[in-house]
Amino acid sequence: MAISFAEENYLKIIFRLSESTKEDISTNAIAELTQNKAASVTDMLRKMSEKGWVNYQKYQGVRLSSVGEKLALDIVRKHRLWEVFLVKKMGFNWDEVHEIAEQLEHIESEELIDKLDAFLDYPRSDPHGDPIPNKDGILPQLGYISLANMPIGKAGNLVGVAQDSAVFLQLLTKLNLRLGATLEIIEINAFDLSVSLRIDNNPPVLISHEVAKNVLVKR
Amino acid sequence: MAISFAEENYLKIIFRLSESTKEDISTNAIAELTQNKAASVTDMLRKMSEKGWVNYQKYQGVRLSSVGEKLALDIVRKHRLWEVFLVKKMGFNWDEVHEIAEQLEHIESEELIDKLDAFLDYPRSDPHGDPIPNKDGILPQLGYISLANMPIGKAGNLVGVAQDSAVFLQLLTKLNLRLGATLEIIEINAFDLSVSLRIDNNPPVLISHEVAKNVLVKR
DNA sequence: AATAATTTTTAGACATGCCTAAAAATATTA
DNA sequence: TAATATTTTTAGGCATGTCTAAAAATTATT
Repeated sequence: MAISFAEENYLKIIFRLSESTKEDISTNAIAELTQNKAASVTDMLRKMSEKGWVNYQKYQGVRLSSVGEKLALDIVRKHRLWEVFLVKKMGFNWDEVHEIAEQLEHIESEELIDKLDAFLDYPRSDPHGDPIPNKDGILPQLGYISLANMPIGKAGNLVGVAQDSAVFLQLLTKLNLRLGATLEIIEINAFDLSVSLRIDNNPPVLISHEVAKNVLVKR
Repeated sequence: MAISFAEENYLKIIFRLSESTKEDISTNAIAELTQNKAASVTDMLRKMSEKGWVNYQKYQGVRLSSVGEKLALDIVRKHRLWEVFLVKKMGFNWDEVHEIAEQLEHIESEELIDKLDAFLDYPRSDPHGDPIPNKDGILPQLGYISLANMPIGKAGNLVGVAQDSAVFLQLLTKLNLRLGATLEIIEINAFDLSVSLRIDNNPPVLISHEVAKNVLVKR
């Protein structure tokens, strides 16, 4: 029996949350991203656990099983390829594509995705700089990640940006975010995902999630 | 509140059935195309009637209201544009695209469809020759007739098909009946109405009345 | 370590969209 | 036109995926 729309969303969201932490993922964290209530999440986790997609212990949070991770990587692959399509071929701005890709990622046709991949010239990363898994679920090593995905407490160096609009680059300059700067995330505020960031051992400053997403870091 | 996946399918199928008849559409006809049971169809028709999308009288069949027709035209527009995309840009054969387009037609983004339309150079018909409604739901007049109605001895070109089941399209491929082929009816056999047909100046071949009816020709 | 606060789960409900079986309406045929 | 066949509807159920309210478990605080 095929995987449902809702199940795909849960898998993708658990995967995303797992990218930025080694801890088990909490029911509440999933509830926030899926926009469901915690009770609904518990329900779904139980079902997904029965299907063997996640390892789930009551009250202890959840992790993807290897089966679940492969399923999630498939969805992430589709999402990111469609984002490239929307930006490169359809002329959307990179900040307009997420919602549409959320829908397109559920289209079921391996052949279509392979052809899309070829049509786009086998991109290794999406318009936000996130790596695109290949058919086998292998994430290419890009040598950088988005600052927004860097684990709290680990330091890295600014090696690039995921867009180069003038206003964005001007803001980086104002914030003292220069190529090569050493960056460490102090905390992420759940409310707006804004990031408290230490730059080169200076006192932390606050930057928006929007900025963090567009800063590329090498660890 | 947004229109659901299932509702969109019913609208589209009622529209398709309405294209080929002026009669009211029967519950059973819809059940066959949606692959649901008649009881389920009755249920949905009652709901859609409450929403004002169809005019429905118990036991008397159903027709789209003007609101429903506009909704259906939107879906058909999306379906056909995606089919063009799949064939022209992704390299699928015309008999492979229906199922994928069935999924893509439910993607919700007017902006995406407008950009897709432009990207494809504002096509007037899909790979099966069916007209593509414009943004306002207007169907372009393509000027074709069924091959079964073409006079003996006059040549025309294959511009479309009147149904797009996979088995039918596969048969056309087998018969060498391709979009654009030049067709001339040599004779019609009174016994079974089968048609002796010349395709692109090759020796005549025999096709059934059933096939001829479903082939669209422009003179 | 006891209490309070928070997180998570359970229990019970509900909408959607489907089903089967039986009843009712309509259509066909003898 | 009465009996029969077919189509359509009603009634009652079920799975999915969500919800609220209350209970239970865990975590934090004093």
